[in-house]
Amino acid sequence: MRNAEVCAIFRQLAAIMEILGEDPYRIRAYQRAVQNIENLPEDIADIAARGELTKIPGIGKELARKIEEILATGTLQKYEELKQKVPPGLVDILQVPGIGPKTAKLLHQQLGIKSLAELEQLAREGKLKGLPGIGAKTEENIRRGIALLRAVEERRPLGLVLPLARSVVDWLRQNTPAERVDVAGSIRRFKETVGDVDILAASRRPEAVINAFTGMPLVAEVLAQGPTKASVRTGDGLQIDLRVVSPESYGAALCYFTGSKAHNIRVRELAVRQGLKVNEYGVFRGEERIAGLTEEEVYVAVGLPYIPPEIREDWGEIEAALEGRLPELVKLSDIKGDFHVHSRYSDGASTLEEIADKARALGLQWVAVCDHSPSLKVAGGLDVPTLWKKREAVARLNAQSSGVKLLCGTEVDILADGTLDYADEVLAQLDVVVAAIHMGFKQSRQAQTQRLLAAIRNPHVHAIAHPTGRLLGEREPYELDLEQIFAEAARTGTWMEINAYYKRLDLNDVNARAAAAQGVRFVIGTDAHLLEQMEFMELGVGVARRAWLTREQVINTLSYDELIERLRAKKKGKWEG
DNA sequence: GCCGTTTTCGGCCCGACTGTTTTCAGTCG
Repeated sequence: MRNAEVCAIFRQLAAIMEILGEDPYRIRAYQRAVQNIENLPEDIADIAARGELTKIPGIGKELARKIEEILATGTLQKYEELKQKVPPGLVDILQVPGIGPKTAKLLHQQLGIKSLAELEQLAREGKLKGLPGIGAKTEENIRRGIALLRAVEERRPLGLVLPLARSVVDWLRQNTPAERVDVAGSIRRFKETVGDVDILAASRRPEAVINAFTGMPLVAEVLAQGPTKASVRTGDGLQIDLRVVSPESYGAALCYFTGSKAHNIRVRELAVRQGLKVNEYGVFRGEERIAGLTEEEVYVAVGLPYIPPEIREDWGEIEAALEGRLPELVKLSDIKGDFHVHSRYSDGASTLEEIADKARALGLQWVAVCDHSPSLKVAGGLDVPTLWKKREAVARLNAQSSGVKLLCGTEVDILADGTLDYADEVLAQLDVVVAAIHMGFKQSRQAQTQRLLAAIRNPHVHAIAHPTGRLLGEREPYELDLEQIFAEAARTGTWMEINAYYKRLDLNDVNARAAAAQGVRFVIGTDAHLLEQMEFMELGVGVARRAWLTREQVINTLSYDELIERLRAKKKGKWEG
């Protein structure tokens, strides 16, 4: 994939153009191109080879030419030229909160600052204040901004932030005169990582809500506070923004504050063309507010059906909505089972009984208990005799209980040569087989792809667990030809897992969408090793929704009886997906 | 630089908060 290469150059180029003070609309064109290219599920080189670059939204004749130049030469003439005009380190200081292109240019021209390090030194020495528009406070903010940049520059996994965000919402509901409070921003869109927490409230007494918010016990620092808007930071450095609007504007504000920014811009452009104006207070024709109470109202007013938050990314949802072909997304309440849970038989903490009880509490009908295979010694992989004991225990439990059904499964290791860690005769006697790579991450792209293809072709394998192996913030995905993998999975009717464990979310949204486009079907597994981790199912559903999946594409929506039928069909080689 | 059932030229989303300003530019989301 050379998409990242193209994006890196366009992104740098846009930053340089900002500092040089070039046409902001031209700059936005580059930034929009980056956003669209970043989320392409396929290699931009392939699209270029087909001559279809201008089919990408935001890519016209000129940008298509520039992309081709980058693909051919590895760089861009225009970029090389503009790079000469701006010191390379100067672009970095745009990352400091509070410093934009104007300030960066000023700092460079007045003080000769060329890098983040130089900025940090002069800020510490107190040499910034006195510049036009920069006083003692701005200087202090820059000092702290740099420190912050160093400390918490990474986004955090959604699964870690979501509970905190919900607890803040609950606190505001209980302790302020807010009529409504909701999480908005990227969390509401279920984006896999979170930069900051955005919360929206409706109230007739906004200042009371704001004051209570900035006085919450977990607030370590108030970053900004106005009558309707405030930002705070928690002790561990997480930023939380709150915006308060009046109740009649709540729907419009929810749209505005949920984003994505790119989606909002598209909606507003659509409104402008109809002589309307959309802001966080409503949809307006002239002075008259024609919508705003609910999100549905806002979308209808601009001529769109309601668009679910998870797909508000400007990844084609506006076009789909206009053409009446938005998918009916799979919902958490559609989910009838968990496809991947570990028990005490391997490295899980829970007994089969406890897993069944937890599943019942979650409203599930079935759970596939998939423990590790012998090669994964660190995780207590089961030898075959133990596997048979587990199978008997599962059968006993199912016979006793009329409620939740357990399936005896395995997460069998795909060995370095692509063979599986149990013999086919063993796999044939299990209810569920998910296969996964847990070692040998560093193989070549071709070898790794062949390894996974071999597992996909084994008729006993129902699904591939965490197909790319990435761990958020910890490990990059393996080198893989995903296009080939998805094509083979579709051909053989092998399902791809959306692993819902908060650090994995693998497949991710973009890859799952690409797989779906090839006809692949999916299982969602929490990979829970503790009972409470079975609650990660909603993260997996979030990924599925972001990938535009419907319930028909997700195996977890099948009842126990339907599932058993599908599993058997797969083993008989009836590859019907 | 992109884009078009009001346009192939002339538009391009919109408002809050901060700091330094004495009416607003810069930044952010």
